[in-house]
Amino acid sequence: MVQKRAAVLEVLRSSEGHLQADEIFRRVKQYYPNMVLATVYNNLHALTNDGYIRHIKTATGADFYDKTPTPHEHALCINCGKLIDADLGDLAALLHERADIPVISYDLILHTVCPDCDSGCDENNI
Amino acid sequence: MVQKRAAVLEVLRSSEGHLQADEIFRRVKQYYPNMVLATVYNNLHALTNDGYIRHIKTATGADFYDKTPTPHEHALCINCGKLIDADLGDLAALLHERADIPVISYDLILHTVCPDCDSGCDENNI
DNA sequence: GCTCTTTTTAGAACAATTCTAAAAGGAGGC
DNA sequence: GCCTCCTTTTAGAATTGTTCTAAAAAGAGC
Repeated sequence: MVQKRAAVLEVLRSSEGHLQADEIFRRVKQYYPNMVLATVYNNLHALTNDGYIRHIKTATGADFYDKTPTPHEHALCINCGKLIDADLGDLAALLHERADIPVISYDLILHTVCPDCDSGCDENNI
Repeated sequence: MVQKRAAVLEVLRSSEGHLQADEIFRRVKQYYPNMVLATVYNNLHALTNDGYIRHIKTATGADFYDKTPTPHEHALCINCGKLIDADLGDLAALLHERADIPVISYDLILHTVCPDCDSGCDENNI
């Protein structure tokens, strides 16, 4: 594993939650100031391919990267835009069972109000 | 309802399946040769807002428009890229029930092999 | 026919990602 | 230590579907 790829992975692993490419870029740049965005994308693709991380494309165009490659669902907070994990049990099995067509895979993004935003509801009148 | 908005709706309603903006543009242009893509987008947004049609954003960046605004699921064919309808029963209720966070709404796109492509499997060795 | 609002046009802008070609870096053999 | 080959990185342009902008045109109500 080359240095900059390792740095990209390290930044992801040492962060809470899910990051977008530009945020990863910003953080890796602190260690490698000559880093370039294309390199971040190169390495994110490589890491995704190799199964170290997971790439989550949302319909709003925001792409997130997840340090946890094992299958689980995600939810986008409609208030702050953060992507958080969601537990829906073995949804894959259920979709296979209920669908009237063959299900090879699926993209699911829930929309939610995340705990941080929810706890601020009273103050913020949301 | 103005003429061009009606034309956009009519093109959608008279088409099988789900169309992308550029295809709608191509078809409406046959009746209104001075039509412009921005007008198609304007009208698709207006029709979506007014509940006449439904806008389906996929993670691959292909945006489809659906003449049926009532809730149902969709699947993208991994072979031909077509978007087809899928029946999963009342999935919304199920997601609400199973999720460990509040579910306000969700985006779901299944990946499948559509019947057209599936029936061609033998010839095409897929 | 006049005024106000909505729709349409044309074309520029946008923004995240991908591509390209060249430069740099690293590993292994000699 | 040097050479060669393959991978990684860089810099910056290109891409692409969508959105924005400002001006022109059309339509509705009076």
